[in-house]
Amino acid sequence: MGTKQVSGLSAAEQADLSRADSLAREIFSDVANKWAFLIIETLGDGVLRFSELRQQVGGISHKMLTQNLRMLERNGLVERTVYPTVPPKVEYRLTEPGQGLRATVDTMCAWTHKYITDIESARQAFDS
Amino acid sequence: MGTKQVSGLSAAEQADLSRADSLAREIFSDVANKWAFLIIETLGDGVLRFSELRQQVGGISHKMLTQNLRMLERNGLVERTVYPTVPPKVEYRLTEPGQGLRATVDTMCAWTHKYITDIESARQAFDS
DNA sequence: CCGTATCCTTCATGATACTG
DNA sequence: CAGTATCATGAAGGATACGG
Repeated sequence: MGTKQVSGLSAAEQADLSRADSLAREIFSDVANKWAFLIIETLGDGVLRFSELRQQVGGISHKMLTQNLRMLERNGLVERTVYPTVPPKVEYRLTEPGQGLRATVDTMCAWTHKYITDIESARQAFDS
Repeated sequence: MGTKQVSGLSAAEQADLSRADSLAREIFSDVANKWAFLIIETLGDGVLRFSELRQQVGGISHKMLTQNLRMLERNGLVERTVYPTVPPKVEYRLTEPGQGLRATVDTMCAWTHKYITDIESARQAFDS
């Protein structure tokens, strides 16, 4: 994903590359954040209501959850279903692209688990 | 990584779990951010100086790069080598845990590539 | 129950300048 | 060249209240 020059391509192809690259960067900016990852991990392959999600993610404010869900919905990673009942009921689930990203988040969780003690000692060493 | 209760464990084990959990969350907060990912991806399996890194990441300020490198170093993901020459020369490379995380970032890059058109059209649909 | 809007506070970020 | 410190500004985030 660097902005390196690639030879053997026409100017138009170069332009396409950098357009795709800047879009990719935008997606990174959106998605590569703590709350998005935690939401995706929490949703898993299940279906959760707003309040359930908020409770299970833990430590996220009403506002942050709304913002991140809108962002994920906008990128087509989360599907939002509204039941026009009283009181309202809204369900969230991952779409197929969302599930794809979930696989990535899963590998990061596994990575965390694998290296958590290394990281902890690296921190202690650094902080002294 | 949720904060769910797990039965069949002693209080001490529960405490260990939640300690590990909160540490894992801290690591997530540190590492799951745009700049960290871009830096890790840019470093790859190579060795780069501060200024090279800054140039190749692109669009990152001096300060942000320093901050993120310190954070990554603190977590033991990046190794920093200082050559006491004049002018100074500092090289950065990924450690083994850092390489492990790089694998995750790579899968995210692949994911972005795979779904980039879906995401783009989802956005256009949403924004109208 | 869920979403949005508002206000207010805190933090993150960029620009700049200075040091080793 | 690389790092740190300072300052100023804008954005992020929390609390609250109201509307559908």
